[in-house]
Amino acid sequence: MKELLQHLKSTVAISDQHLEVVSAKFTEQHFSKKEHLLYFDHYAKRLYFTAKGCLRTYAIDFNGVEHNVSFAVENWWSGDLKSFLNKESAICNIQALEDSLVFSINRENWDCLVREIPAFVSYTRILFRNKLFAQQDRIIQNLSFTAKERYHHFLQEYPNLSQRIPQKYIASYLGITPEFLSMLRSRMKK
Amino acid sequence: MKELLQHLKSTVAISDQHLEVVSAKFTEQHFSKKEHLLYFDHYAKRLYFTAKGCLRTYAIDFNGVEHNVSFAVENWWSGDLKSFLNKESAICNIQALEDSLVFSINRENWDCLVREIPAFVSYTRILFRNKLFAQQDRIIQNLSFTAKERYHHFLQEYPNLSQRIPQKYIASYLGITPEFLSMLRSRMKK
DNA sequence: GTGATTTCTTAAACTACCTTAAGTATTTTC
DNA sequence: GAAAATACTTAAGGTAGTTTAAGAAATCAC
Repeated sequence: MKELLQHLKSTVAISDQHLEVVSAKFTEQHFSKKEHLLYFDHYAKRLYFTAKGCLRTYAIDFNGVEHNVSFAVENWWSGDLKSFLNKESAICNIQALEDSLVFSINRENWDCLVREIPAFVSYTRILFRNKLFAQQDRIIQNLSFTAKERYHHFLQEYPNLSQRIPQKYIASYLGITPEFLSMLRSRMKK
Repeated sequence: MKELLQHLKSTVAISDQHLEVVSAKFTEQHFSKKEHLLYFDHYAKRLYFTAKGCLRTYAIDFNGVEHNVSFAVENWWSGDLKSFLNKESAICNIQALEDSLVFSINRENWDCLVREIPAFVSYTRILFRNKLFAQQDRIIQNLSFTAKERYHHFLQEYPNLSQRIPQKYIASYLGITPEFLSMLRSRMKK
């Protein structure tokens, strides 16, 4: 569990005792490549912290087309927050893109930490805020930029991700077809 | 200030004494149509609660094109959160689309309420969370839907907004040109 | 209330991106 | 290590949405 505790410590001030309490509330889970952690329309019973590996979160539209919403490599969180916090059915699916080690927490334990560990509340507030800011940026970028510009921006912002993730998922994240991304890339080389 | 206090009361449980404390920290401001509340690149010194009127929040891209990020009518908040909370320079502009009455708060008073009024913290947490959920939905919609579908969804979700806001701003919010929105509308009638 | 400004509409030419399809490269499976 | 499945590329034809431009309608300013 050291990756998660390390991430907590690097984000907020927290005592070793409290770290132990946190640690006890999480479950270590292994997922094989292509395995699903969450299915659309089910309840999101857990949130996931990726210690090793890579996850993708995606939605499926009315035509059955998948749209990648986000990726999570080491030290990133995944989960359908709205489903988890409001106990609604999920709009997203989560799938492992590599064999992955994650630490997950259920709602009961989450509420317990929120009640008992002020530093955990601070931690989640920072996480949620950063997510809010990142989403705001992404909305503005989607309105402002062409596909080519969005791809360049993605490469700059997540240089390591583009090595690990199949191109077709990156295309989906950018809102374009894999064929068009492939063409953009071949045009970039010239 | 009754609109703001009413909104607080309808969102969280809060005592009348605490409501008075909150009330004292906000400033009533009037803005004329077309007046700016915040300019890009300045610090967002205040957040704004719209009591009467309508505001738009927009970003300007490298080509000088404006992109509407959000609208705020009665009982909605506006502000560049990242700039306000992190004391960075703003990436958004905010402008009144009608003569508007807003209640605004600066960072100092905000911090004071966060320190002293637990119900205010709950209130802001709910606001931020709802914003997070709404942004997530919007990102998925932008990936999944065509312009026509996004327009229909906008009409359904904000039926009153479409009456008040010039079409060109709605087009910008949807990520299309006003000319194309006009064409979509004329095709819809047939 | 009239002129000036802004917003909306229409339409033709254009471009970014999609669809389909077929071929190649890569990875997975046993 | 060969067969099968998956991922990537290329290219032709198609469509959604843009650009430009001009006119009509609505709103603003005095």
